[in-house]
Amino acid sequence: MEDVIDTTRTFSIGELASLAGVSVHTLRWYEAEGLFPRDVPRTPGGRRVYAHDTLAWLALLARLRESGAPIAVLREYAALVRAGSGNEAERLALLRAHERSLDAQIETLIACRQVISAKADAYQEALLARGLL
Amino acid sequence: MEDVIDTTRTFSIGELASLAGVSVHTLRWYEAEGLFPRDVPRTPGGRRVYAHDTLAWLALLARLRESGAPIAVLREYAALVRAGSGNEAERLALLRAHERSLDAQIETLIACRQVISAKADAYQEALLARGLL
DNA sequence: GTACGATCTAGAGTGCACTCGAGGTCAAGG
DNA sequence: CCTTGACCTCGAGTGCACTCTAGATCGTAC
Repeated sequence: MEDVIDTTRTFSIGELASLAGVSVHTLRWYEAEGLFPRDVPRTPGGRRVYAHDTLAWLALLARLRESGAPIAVLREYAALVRAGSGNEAERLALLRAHERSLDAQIETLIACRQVISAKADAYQEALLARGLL
Repeated sequence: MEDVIDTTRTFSIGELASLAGVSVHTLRWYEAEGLFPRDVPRTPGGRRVYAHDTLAWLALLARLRESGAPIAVLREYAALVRAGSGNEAERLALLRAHERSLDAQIETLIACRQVISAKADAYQEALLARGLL
């Protein structure tokens, strides 16, 4: 088995968009918002050329977004990575803070689930009792 | 111990807002959006008078909102309740559907948490190894 | 050399869920 | 009475995160 991942492979914006599951508009907008850890290089003609690892970066951003991190937090994290090594403690703090926010969200959802399930259970039992289910 | 809840108690919009933890603007807007299960009665002077159980209704709406239900779903549920008894099966279906959405959200968040924790752990170990923590 | 699909920029538009403001009315205290 | 604070309606404004448009350019394939 050899390494099947070609780390020198680059992507056009269209390829990256379809691989990452976002629109090309979104990629350009993310760039304008400072969400990339380094400047996106261009061809002589001006087209964007994305490095292979951009895909992993976008996957991380997607996880952060999915879990409720606002764009400002992504920007902050990108800025830390862009600034280079030496700020790992800050990156860690940011990630841990989001981890705690995630824990809070999960607890909230579990509490909501309990209330809603209880309500549903009540309807279900009433329907069963009346032979309507 | 006697019943300490006065179910005949009514609320002004300001009272209800502070008890329910929303703004008076939001209560009026919810009403305009059809999120109440019955028309809100008014004083001769035109002020809204909320029944005691409106508080419980708002608590349920809050849980639905917190767990990502769009206003359209709240409106749909309110419409079913407004329509009176006979559609309990539909109410049940709506609640169960939201319950499933909630389960999906919780799973998504748990997956995100894993990715973010792993990333944080990597930073933490690197910092520890360099004696910076 | 030309067709055509992907890409470029700048900026406007969208959807959601509020949130606020203007201008006026109501009602309890003094 | 009169003041004052809570309330009324209607409509405009806000913040977020995209999403789309217009009009131009690039680059590969005939």
